[in-house]
Amino acid sequence: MLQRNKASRKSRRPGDERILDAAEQLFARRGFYGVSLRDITQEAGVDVALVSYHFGGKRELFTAVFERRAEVLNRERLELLEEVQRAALPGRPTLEAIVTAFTQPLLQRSARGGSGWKSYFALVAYVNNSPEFGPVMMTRHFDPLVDKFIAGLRAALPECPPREIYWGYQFLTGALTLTFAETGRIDALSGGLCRATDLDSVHERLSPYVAAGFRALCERALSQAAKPRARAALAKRRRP
Amino acid sequence: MLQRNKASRKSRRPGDERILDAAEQLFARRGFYGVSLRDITQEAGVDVALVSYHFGGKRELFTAVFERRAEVLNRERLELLEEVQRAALPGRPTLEAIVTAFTQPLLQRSARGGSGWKSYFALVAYVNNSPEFGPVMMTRHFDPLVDKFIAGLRAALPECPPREIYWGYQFLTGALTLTFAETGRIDALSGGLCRATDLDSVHERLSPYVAAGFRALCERALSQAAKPRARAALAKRRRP
DNA sequence: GAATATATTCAACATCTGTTGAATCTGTGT
DNA sequence: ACACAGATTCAACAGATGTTGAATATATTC
Repeated sequence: MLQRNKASRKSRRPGDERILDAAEQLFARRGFYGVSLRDITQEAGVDVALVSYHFGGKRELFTAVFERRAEVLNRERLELLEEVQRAALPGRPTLEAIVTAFTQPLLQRSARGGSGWKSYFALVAYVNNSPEFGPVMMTRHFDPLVDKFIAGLRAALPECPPREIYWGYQFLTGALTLTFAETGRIDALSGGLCRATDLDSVHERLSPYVAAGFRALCERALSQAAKPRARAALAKRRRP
Repeated sequence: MLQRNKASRKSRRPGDERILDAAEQLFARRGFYGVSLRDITQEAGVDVALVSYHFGGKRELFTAVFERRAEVLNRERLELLEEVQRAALPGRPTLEAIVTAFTQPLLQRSARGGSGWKSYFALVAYVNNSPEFGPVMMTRHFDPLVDKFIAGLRAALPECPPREIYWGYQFLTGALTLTFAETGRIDALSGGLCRATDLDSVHERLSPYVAAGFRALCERALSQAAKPRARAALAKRRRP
């Protein structure tokens, strides 16, 4: 065979990893259907057929990309959560501490983990908001960990009805994933005052924001619950 | 020609509107690239060529779908904002009132506006989180109105630095659009305690949540700003 | 160093994609 | 009834898509 054009290859990493890297970047930008296998393999400097060989097909490649970093993240976040809980003994960690343990590893890696991590979180934003992929993939890969965080949130707000915790958590992930998408819309809107890529600013602000939100939900629910009881008590007093 | 199969047509609406309806539904579910023109025209009971005839192409159809309801929404939301501001005269409306004016028309229509509106908001969720479409389409069609809401938020929190308002707004839209995506993940996570389709629950909770979040951001910024001044004052006292 | 297993490329496939131009249908005004 | 314009269908196109099987290169084992 003629001399292989090694310059066209992106690095000396094995082909399957180069495919994962390229797929991660492109899926994050244009979603599952917006990218062809030829786009991916061309970016990776590799033949199209390698995808089927290594992963079985496009769909399997997509989930492989999603899984690769999920496991790393879950380990790291679980450790951080447990550390926060240990450090607060014999008491309970604050709401802010738990929210920070949840978000900090993500924001940290997106900001300083390299371009692969940045793409990965944009992909998570895509998946989380997708009616097609969201329920299956997020649930499968993140819910075991999320359950532990929910438990931590409930412990930090013991008097709060669980329903409020779940809604508060959904609002949190919504805010977080839009941040990861880094669409740059806040840049235009604020006239350059805020930058979507400035994840340090997000890190400072997100946990106060959602901690205050959780407390407001909790108070609202308790005052709502108190009113009917007050009315019932009034009715009881009146009747006999 | 043989008898036309009228039963296959979805309604008596003209072809271009049937195409818009079908496209809305399918784009919302699978994004721009996940849907072919044949998917759309088959769902609409219409020939493929009609898309080019009426809209010019797939991309133009996509923006037509996006624009159709955006104008209706913007009018309605602007009226509501102005009404809220008028009702509060001679004072300022509360933070909660402004946030509600922002979210209520959306949640209201998504919950009770019919399946078209429901699809539309899922599409907005897709666009808002898309690095490709988000900056262009959201900015073009919604930013004039959003600027007015931002102004209202600033008036409701006069001592708050503008930067905090923009971040708070971004967290708000993130929470809101994930809600619109209705992926059903919260159903699984909460074991059925919360339902993604229960937008009344969201409506009750979202404005207390984000209003508390805005106030927390504001307080944080003010206390951050106070500290360096205190330190500077201390240093000045020490030096002479 | 031959044998063998793994990794990668090549060429081709059937199918699907968006778009286009000509043909046909449908309704409206005269 | 006719002409005419707008709406809709038909048929076909060139190119892209995911996948596959055979051929070749590279690495590992004996």
